[in-house]
Amino acid sequence: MYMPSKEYRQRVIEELVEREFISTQAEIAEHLSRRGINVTQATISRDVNELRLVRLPAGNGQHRYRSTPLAAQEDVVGELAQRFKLFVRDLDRGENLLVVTTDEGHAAGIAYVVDKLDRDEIVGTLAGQNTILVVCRGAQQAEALLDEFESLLE
Amino acid sequence: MYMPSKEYRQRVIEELVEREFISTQAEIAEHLSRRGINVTQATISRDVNELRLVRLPAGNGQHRYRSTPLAAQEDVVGELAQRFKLFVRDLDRGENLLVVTTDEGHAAGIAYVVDKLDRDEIVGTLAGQNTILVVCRGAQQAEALLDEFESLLE
DNA sequence: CTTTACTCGGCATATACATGCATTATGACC
DNA sequence: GGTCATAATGCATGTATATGCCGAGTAAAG
Repeated sequence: MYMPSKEYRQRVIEELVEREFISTQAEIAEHLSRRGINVTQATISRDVNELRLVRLPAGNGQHRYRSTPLAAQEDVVGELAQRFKLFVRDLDRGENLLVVTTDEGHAAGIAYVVDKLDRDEIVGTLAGQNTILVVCRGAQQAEALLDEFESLLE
Repeated sequence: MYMPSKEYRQRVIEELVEREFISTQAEIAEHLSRRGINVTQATISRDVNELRLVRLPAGNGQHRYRSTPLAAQEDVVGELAQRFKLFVRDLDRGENLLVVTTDEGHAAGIAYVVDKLDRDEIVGTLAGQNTILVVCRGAQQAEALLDEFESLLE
């Protein structure tokens, strides 16, 4: 069965949201199907995530999907995820401290990108050879951050 | 019962989403409640809409609420809504044409903001004294636009 | 002090989006 | 071709967001 590539579909979606006023993923599916691309809302949800489209409220209860220039600014996160997967061996927490264990010699590199996140809940980082100490404002913030970091490793 | 003003709450929310990594409205509610502001998710949904915050996908299944600089760009919509409410008397459609009836003398003003929308599905506008003809690419687009405009009048 | 009009917010629910799991397609290698 | 590993997708459902309706609060008008 013929199936246009995912890449092509995503390009069409990007174009669509800029050309038309689209407010739900179901609508996107509808437009696509008019163009002969038949996928379900589930797939579009995944596309929207990958394309990092946002659903911008108009302030009056209406919404419009838009591509976002914010994406660039956020790429620190992508970078972090990449390096985490490559070099991070372990994560732990004690109170308001996160302990990140990395491959030998990589602590400084990872700490660098963590710093770049510029998160307000992070007070600072301290890197040795293969260990980073991430100091958070509080235990609560540390726990949230731990969750977040863990999800990067999956 | 003491209840911090809506305005104050919304300022706190804006600050919150920039300081912390927040991915659901429930989380916002939680943070607020720690600060003594107790409201339900429903209220936050309304706030998010009014503040025009977006839920930006990180590309890996995570989301973060952000305030958006897109808002400024989009303010044309707000302007349009305002003028529509004040000056538009009637909306109609024939095929690919939208007919907007305004208060006497206001057609040009309204047409101006419609033009500024810079929508691809609008070919152009033609304004008389109290009537604007909005020429759309097709009947389908015209219908969608009619719906959209109608919702501005509510 | 009423009445009226309006704003705000909760509750319940509708709508919309995300996702675990199973299935099928794709491609690399033998 | 057959086998394996990986990626893509649908289905069903879980989670998250939006909203209709109603009641409470407030202010202006009478």
